[in-house]
Amino acid sequence: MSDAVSGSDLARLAALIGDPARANMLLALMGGRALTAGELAAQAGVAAPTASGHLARLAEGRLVAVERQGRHRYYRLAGPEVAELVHQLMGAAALGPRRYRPPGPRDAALRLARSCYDHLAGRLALALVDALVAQDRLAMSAGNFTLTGTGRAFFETLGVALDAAPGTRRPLCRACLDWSERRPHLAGRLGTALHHRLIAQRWLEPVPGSRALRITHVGETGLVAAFGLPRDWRCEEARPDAA
Amino acid sequence: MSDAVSGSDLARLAALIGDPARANMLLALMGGRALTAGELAAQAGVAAPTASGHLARLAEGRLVAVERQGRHRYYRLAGPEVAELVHQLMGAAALGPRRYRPPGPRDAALRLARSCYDHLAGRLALALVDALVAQDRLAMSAGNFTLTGTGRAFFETLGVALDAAPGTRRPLCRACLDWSERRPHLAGRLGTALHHRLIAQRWLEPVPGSRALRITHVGETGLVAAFGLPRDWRCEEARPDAA
DNA sequence: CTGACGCTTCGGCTACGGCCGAAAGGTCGG
DNA sequence: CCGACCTTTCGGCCGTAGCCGAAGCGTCAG
Repeated sequence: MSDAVSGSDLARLAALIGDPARANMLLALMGGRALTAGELAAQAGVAAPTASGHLARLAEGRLVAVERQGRHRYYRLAGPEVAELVHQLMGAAALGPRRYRPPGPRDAALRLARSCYDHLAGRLALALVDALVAQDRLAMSAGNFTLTGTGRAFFETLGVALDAAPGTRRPLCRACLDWSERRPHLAGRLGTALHHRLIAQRWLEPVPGSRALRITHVGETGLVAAFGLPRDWRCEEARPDAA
Repeated sequence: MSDAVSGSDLARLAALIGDPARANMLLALMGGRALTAGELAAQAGVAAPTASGHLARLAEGRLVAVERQGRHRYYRLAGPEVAELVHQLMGAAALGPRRYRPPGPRDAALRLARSCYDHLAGRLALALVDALVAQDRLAMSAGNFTLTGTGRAFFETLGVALDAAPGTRRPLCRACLDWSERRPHLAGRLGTALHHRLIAQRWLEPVPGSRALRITHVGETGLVAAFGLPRDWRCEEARPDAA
């Protein structure tokens, strides 16, 4: 009551996400790219009219934004807050009822490197974090990352923009739990800027129709050289049982 | 899909929260205290059998935990993760469709000081944060708090336990948006420890049947002295239009 | 101008989920 | 040991929301 948000407000928002078709659409949009209504209908496994209704409701609830382009309508997540929200829900969903699906050799490319709305995820993201921490460019403490002084200089020479637009509440560093690897990787403004930079200089390139990111040939060597990745960074995590 | 969480998992969780009766129950439990099934039924505005069904589903979804005590059954949130999740949803719900209810003179006690699951909220929480930042015991940067060296010493002399149980992922400091005041206050392990400490030494005491916290007489002077609160900390935020 | 295509609106069907009253466990008090 | 109380289970009612086919707009291509 005295709180600005009532139970029915909370319920309305959660119910909006709480339909399988809509949830699948949001998940599909978590790749960060805008998709057409048709693509989203296919992703959600429903007919076009059904999808249209769902998308209208998502737009009315400000979870997605729409942009007309010719005879297509491109839908995308309304902003980073929405991506974060969905992400947190996914984390909680993975924890709750024991549904820890073992890694599973589903799509190796996705597990290696993918975009998570606006930043990197997958083993590459974890290897980068590990290397940054090892070289004291990033500090990891109690579930949060912080950028060190040397780290700041490092990213600036790399051409990664660090300054926030004035009035930005979004933190520079955020830890984002990697579902496939179960360890935190780097999100926040720095995560976004790094993601953009690596794509802009074509070390990574998006794979059409997927959230996976391909590591280009120059990227291969560039990443290892610039970040000091270990030679075996592509391997699965060192597992105690593998000894 | 290759991610550990599928759309239907996400939907199942969100739909669980997405019912008005269940949402109201979760909200009522955000105070941090365990409530009986009957109390929750009243809070949600449904009959006992209906509430029982909802609670069973919440428990099965691991959002609440139940504890039998005589002929009562006490329900509480399953953990800090759940509180955080609900909190984030409330933040998003407040933002989305413009439903910014002006502060409203609803319950002055709640706006002054209340518990937010396991930490403090309300004007007191904000005044504490402001004072801690002003005295360089807490640093605020880009939406996150960090504890300074002097701050660490300060809290230790205050008797606030800072060390984490081994293997804890929960961050020491987290910013938690205060709905009634629209500014971040202190959550995380430090927020919890501070909350406990202030209640343990009876500077604050819970108001039965409410999330409000009463400031005791010794607390009144103790808080101002220990934290260096300004004399007018109880006043509403300095508003530009008040000049 | 006309046909193809993408998307939305409309109308009707169906089913799932919330709701309650009645009755059945348990648990405590006299 | 019996009655009062809290909670859950059961059974049936009802409304809402999801779903699709058909038809209606807008846009692009030839």
